[in-house]
Parts: sequence; structure tokens; C-alpha cells
Amino acid sequence: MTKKNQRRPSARPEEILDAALAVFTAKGFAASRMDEIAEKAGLTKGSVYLYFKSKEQLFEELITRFSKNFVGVMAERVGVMAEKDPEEALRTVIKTGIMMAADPAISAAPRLVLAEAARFPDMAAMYHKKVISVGQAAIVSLLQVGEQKGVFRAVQPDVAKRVIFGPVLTHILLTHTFGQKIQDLETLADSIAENILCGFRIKKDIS
Amino acid sequence: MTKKNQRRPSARPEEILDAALAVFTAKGFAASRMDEIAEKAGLTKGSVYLYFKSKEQLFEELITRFSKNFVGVMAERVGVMAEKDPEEALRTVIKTGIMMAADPAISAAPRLVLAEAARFPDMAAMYHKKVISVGQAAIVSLLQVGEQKGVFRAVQPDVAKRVIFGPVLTHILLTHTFGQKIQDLETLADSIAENILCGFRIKKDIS
Amino acid sequence: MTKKNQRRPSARPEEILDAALAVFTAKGFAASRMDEIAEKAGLTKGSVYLYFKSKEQLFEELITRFSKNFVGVMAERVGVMAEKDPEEALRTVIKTGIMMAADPAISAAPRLVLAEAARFPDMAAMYHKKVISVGQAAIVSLLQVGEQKGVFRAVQPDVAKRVIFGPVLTHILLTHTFGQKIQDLETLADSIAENILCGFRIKKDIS
Amino acid sequence: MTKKNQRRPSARPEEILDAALAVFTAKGFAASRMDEIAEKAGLTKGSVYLYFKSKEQLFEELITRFSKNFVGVMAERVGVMAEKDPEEALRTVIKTGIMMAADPAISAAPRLVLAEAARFPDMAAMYHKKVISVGQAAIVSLLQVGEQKGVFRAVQPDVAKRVIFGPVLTHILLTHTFGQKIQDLETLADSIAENILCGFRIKKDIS
DNA sequence: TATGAATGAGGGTTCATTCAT
DNA sequence: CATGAATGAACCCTCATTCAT
Repeated sequence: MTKKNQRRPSARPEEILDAALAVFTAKGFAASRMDEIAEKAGLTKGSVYLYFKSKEQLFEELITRFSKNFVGVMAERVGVMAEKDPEEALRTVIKTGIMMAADPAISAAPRLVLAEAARFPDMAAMYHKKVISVGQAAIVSLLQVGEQKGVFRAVQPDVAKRVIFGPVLTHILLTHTFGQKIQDLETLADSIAENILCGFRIKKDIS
Repeated sequence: MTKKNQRRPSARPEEILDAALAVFTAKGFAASRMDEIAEKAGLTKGSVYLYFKSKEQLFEELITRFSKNFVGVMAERVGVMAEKDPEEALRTVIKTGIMMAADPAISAAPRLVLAEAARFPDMAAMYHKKVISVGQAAIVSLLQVGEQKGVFRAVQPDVAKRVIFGPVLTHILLTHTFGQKIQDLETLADSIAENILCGFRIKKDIS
Repeated sequence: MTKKNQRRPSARPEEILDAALAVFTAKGFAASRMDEIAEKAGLTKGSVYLYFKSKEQLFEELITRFSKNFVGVMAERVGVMAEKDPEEALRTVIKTGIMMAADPAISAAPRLVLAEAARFPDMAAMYHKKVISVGQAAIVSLLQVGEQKGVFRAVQPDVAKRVIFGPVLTHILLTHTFGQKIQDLETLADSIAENILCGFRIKKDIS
Repeated sequence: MTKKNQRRPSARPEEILDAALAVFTAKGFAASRMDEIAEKAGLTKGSVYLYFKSKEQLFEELITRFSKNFVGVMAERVGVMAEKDPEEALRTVIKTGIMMAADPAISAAPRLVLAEAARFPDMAAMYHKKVISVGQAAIVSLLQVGEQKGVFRAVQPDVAKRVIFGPVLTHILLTHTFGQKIQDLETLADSIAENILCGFRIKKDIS
């Protein structure tokens, strides 16, 4: 907008991906126009094609980028924490999930994947492999450590995946997709974590 | 395919809605073509407009229909059961949710709503009011009854909504959207229900 | 132009092909716009796609149509004539070729093929097989008959193809592509035919 | 590819024209991209515009260059030869035409002109004036000389143009555009020349 | 000179919607 | 009611051309 032919080559792809995430999330893949993405990124439609060869590729790289960023954060931290205090680690995972959902930049990608998975099987498979599987594996591993340390009961992995991630996912949807407002996010996160933990903790309090 | 133009007119709208649900679920709203929906319903594109005035209206009536059907089933039964045995009622709600998810005809509509909610705020609001709110109210009511009967602990409604519906929703997505296979569905449903119940039951077993 | 939604289904494809031939010939394949073809055919751009699935297919069917029409006319007549009087048959072939070139509807297709052959190898191959080969075969056969009857000398097929068709093709190009005007077409055709015949006739006039 | 930006600037226009000829011939004017021409010439798209102000001008200069080169070779030689031995001169013209056609660099330009003439009337006119007319004039002059020397019959110029150039042109098209293979090019050229000559020679052989 | 990022107009194609039959 | 031909707006993508560096 400033001058006619700006040149900011190095930053362009990221800027375009950011713009694309915003537009895709708001309108879905099919209803998003390259024009709008380009404008939001500060250039014109034709220029987007200098960086991404099609709308579809733009979409896929968007998800890929998110996947890469996400994996690093997640699995490592959880692994480290689990060794010290599994219960606290699980509590943190749940609370962090709930809290992060408040950031649209983080929750946008998963919602986009959910919305478009049916039309992009390859992308869904990639997301499943790079994000979902990694997250699930981290949780299962966390529970195993806790079980060995005598903190957690034995729970089937398929149960754990659903019971632990489910509330977080639902929170994202209720909050962003359906606009339910929350007053005290921190307290809610705490309460959810504690509630879920009941299903995994060995009841030492007996006796 | 057998005979053309030989169906009872009165059944047409339902047939079109069925066809639309199938196509919308598979491809999403934007990528679905009226041609395909019409063909699946056994008539031609132009004829669909005799029953629905636009693609968008077709979509909205689809969700409306689902909402009506679903509401009846849910709220009533839960209410009745809660009076007798709140714990068993909650267990049933969860198990039923997991089991029903296996039927694509039932899980298709919610997934479709999740996918398209961003583009159809009105529809999302309607779904929220007619389905989500009703379901949440039923659960909250169920928990209150249980609390009064001394069976359940006091749990914040926002926590309960997430912890109870979350695993079911996640199960739907993992199963249909990401294709994770389950071996013993019934056992899984049982285990999930029991796990969730831990967070709500008063620990009578103490002492 | 008359009413808004005319319906002339049966004639449409032919009309479109006619319009396409005119536009393609005038501007070449790439520079021809579907808009213009449609307008010339009396409908709108989108409607063309009801009959031809792409610009390329439209082009190919155009050539296919010409090929089919042409083959019938050519080979049969020549075969019949050759049996009676080979020399007269050859003279007629040449003269007819020159005379037909004056009709743009006939000369347009070959010129279009020449112009676009490089970009459409499949189409070129098809044209070669359906038109060129057939024409060449007819000539070679004609010469053989003449040879057996003692009217024609033995001439290599590759020589005959070039010497007989060359002047006709060149006449088409000079006339249409480069706009050279001819005063007395009939006389010209006669003279060309006689000139060419010299190369094939056995010189009975000797002695 | 070895060093960048290391060529003599003075050679650039020629290099670009060479590249353009290759690309235009292969794909036609409209389907040729400046990118591809530039790459083939060893520079980038933008740089081509330092030498030619538009794609169209590039195309026209291409044809102009060819015209100039060609005219020199042709007319002079033929004129000289005609004075000595008109029959041998005509034979040589025909044979040379056939033989030269084997060189794609030589036959490319005429084919390109044929393909694009419809879209570039100015270029076609220029080509007609600079190449076709010159060639035709040379032939007509040759025949006149032969006629005066008692070697050739009187033949109308319009007939001669078609009968002499036609086989050569047709040979180019059959060979390059339609890919017909020739085994013994020299023999073919000889035979074609002799065949054509029949139409022009005075039949001295008649006693 | 040379680059290559950026532009912007243009065209092929799709598809929801309309309408004469 | 039903058809399907026709429309026309929209949108993706291409590419000749420009311009700051």
C-alpha cells in the first residue's frame, strides 16, 4: 500500500500463510477467494502465485506449517514433566490445552482441519500423523509412566485419548465456533483438569 | 432408476434432504453441486428448486430437520431416567452417544455443522439453540437431580458440558474424520463412561 | 438475440462448430475467446460448455467433423473415375482441389490444422491419418491404375504426393493467407492440371 | 550456465531471436511464454524487454531477420545460374528447396509464418513482400530467360509459382508438421525436380 | 545491463439459478 | 410437477509488462 512495488521477499510466504489462515478459518477453503487472501497479505492476487502454485497448495502448506510448529512444543515438554510428576504433568497438559484455545491463532488451524478434512483426505492424513498421533502418543506415554510409578490406574489408550482430549476440543468449539463466553478461564481449566484426573488417579485416599 | 417420475410427491422433500445430507457431508457445502444432490434424489437440478428456493435454504432446512428429530429423542429420555437412577442415566447418555456415533446417518449432521458453522452464523446459532443448548441443559439437569439425591458431587455446568460431551465428540471425529478403527465398540463405550463417571460420583467407597 | 431462452438443442453443436471454425481460423486457437465463439453461435459462453467440455475438445471435434465429411467425398469419387479414365481423373482431382480452395468453408480447416499442428500433436496425427493418408492413398491408387492401363509412367509415391498436392496447397495459402487475387480461376486450374499432368503422362506424342 | 552475465552484450539480440524462433516454432506465438524464451536465451524475462519492447515486436523482428537473410541467398544465385543454363537452374532451385527443408532452422520460419499469418496481417504482408514475392519474381525471371533461350515453354506465372513452390512447401509440411519420414532424400529431390521440369521443358525429344 | 518481485488485465471453466416447454 | 437448455456471475490461474534495486 505504501509504494507501488514493494520488495519484501523473505517475509512474504509467512505473511501469505498468516493471511490465508485468517481467511480460510473465517470462510472455509472453498468460499475463500485468493483476492482476499492476497489483499490481507498486502499484495495482489497474481503475486500469491509467485509463492504458492495453487490455492490448494497454499492450504496444505498452511497445515504443514502448523503441524511442524505444534509438534515441537507438545511432545517434548510433556515427556520431561512426566518423569518428575505424572499427575502434575497430566494436569498441565489439560490446563494448557484449555488456555491455549483462547488464542485464535492456535485454535484456528485445528478448527480448519476439522472443517475441511472431508474434502482433503491427504491433508487429514498428514494432520493425523503429524499432530494427532504425536499428541496421542505423548499422552499414552505419560500415562504409562504414571502407571509404573503407581500414580495412575491402567486405562486403555483409546479411552484415555477421548477422555483427555475431548474436553479440550469441545472447549475450542464451544468457545470459538459457537461463541459461548467464559468468565473465569483459569478456574474452568483447573476444574476440568481435576475432574478428568479423577478417572486416572489411583484412589490413595481410600483407607 | 427403475421408473421415472413415479414417486409420491409428498416424499420428495425428505428424499432431497437425505441426498443433500449425504453430499454435503462428503464434500462440504461449497463443494457440493446441486446437480449431484438432485441426481442422488432421483430428479434433476431444476426440480430441486421446486422444493427449496436456494442451496443455502436447503442446507438450513437440513440442519433444522436434524435438530427437531434429535431433540425429541434426547431430552425426554434422559429426564425420565434421571429420576430413577442418575448414575445409570449418565452412564447411558455417554454410552449411547458413543454407540450412536457409529451410525454415519447420525454423526453426519453434527460434523457438517462443525465444518460449516463459521460460514453460517445463523445456522450455527440455530443449532446451538436447538441442539447444543438442549443437550447441555439435559445434562445439567441430570447432574442436579443426582446431586440432590446425594449421588453426584457439585460440578460447575461449564465443566460438566466439556467433560461429558467432549469424549463423545472426539470419538466421532477420530472415527469418521480421521478413520481410526475401533475393535470392541461396546467395551470402549463402557470404559469411557466409567472413566468419566469418576469425576462426578461422590466417593462413597471412602470409609 | 430474439428471446431470452431460446431452445434449439438439436442444431446447437453444429452451430457452435461453425462459429468455432470461423473464429479459430481468423485468430488461431490460443487467441480465440470462448466468448466470441459463443456469441457467433448465438448463445453465451457458459452454454458452449453444455456441448463441449473444453476449448480443446471443441477444437478437436471441429477437425474430426471436417475429416469425416472430407473422406467420403474424396476417396470414392476418385476411385470410380480412375477406372474409366485415369488421366481425366487426375485432371479432375487437381482442378477440383484448386476450385474448392475458393470456398473458405473448405479451405479453412486445412489451414487451421497447418497453423495449430505443432501444438496439437494428437490432432495432427488424427488429421494425418483421416485426411492426408486417405488423400495420398487415393492418389497413389489412381496412379497405379493409370500405370497398369499404360497411361501413366511409374512415379514414386513420395514424389507424386508432393507434386500433385503441393500446387493445390500452395494455391490455398497464396489465396487466403497472403491474399493474392486470381482473375480467371477456371483457366488457372486447367493450366495447373495440365502442367502437372506432364510429369505423369507417358509421352505418346513422341513419334 | 557457466558464468552469469558474462556475454558480449552485442550478441544478445541475436541470441534472443534464436531462442524466440525455437519457442515460437514449437508452440506458436500465443502459447509461447516470454519466460521460456528468456531462459533459452540465457537471461531473465525482464531483460528481454531491454532489447525488444514487446512480444509482438520480438516476433516481427524475428521474421524480418529471416526475410533479410533469405532474400540474399536466393535471388542472386538463381539469377546468375539462369543465364548459363536455365533448366539446370530450375532443377537446382527445386532440389535445393527440398534439401534445405531438412534443416529445421531454415524451415522453421516459413512454418511459423504460415501458422501465424492470420493473426498478424502486417507481418504476413511483410513476409509476402520480402520473401514470397522475391522468390516468385526470381522464378518468373528464370522461366523467362529459359523461354527466350528456347528451353522452356511459355507458362503463366501463377501456374509456375504454384507448381514449382508447391511441392517444396508440401515436403516441408509432410516432413516437419506431420512427421513423414524419408529414406533417400537426395533421390527424392532429384525425382521431384525432374517431374516438375516436365511441365516446363519444351519437348525437344519429339523427333 | 540485469534482475525478479509485483502487477493487473484477461480468459477458461464452473455452477447456482431461471425459465420456456 | 418436471425438465434441461440457457444464463451470467464468479473465481482460479496465467502471463506480458513494469519497475525498484
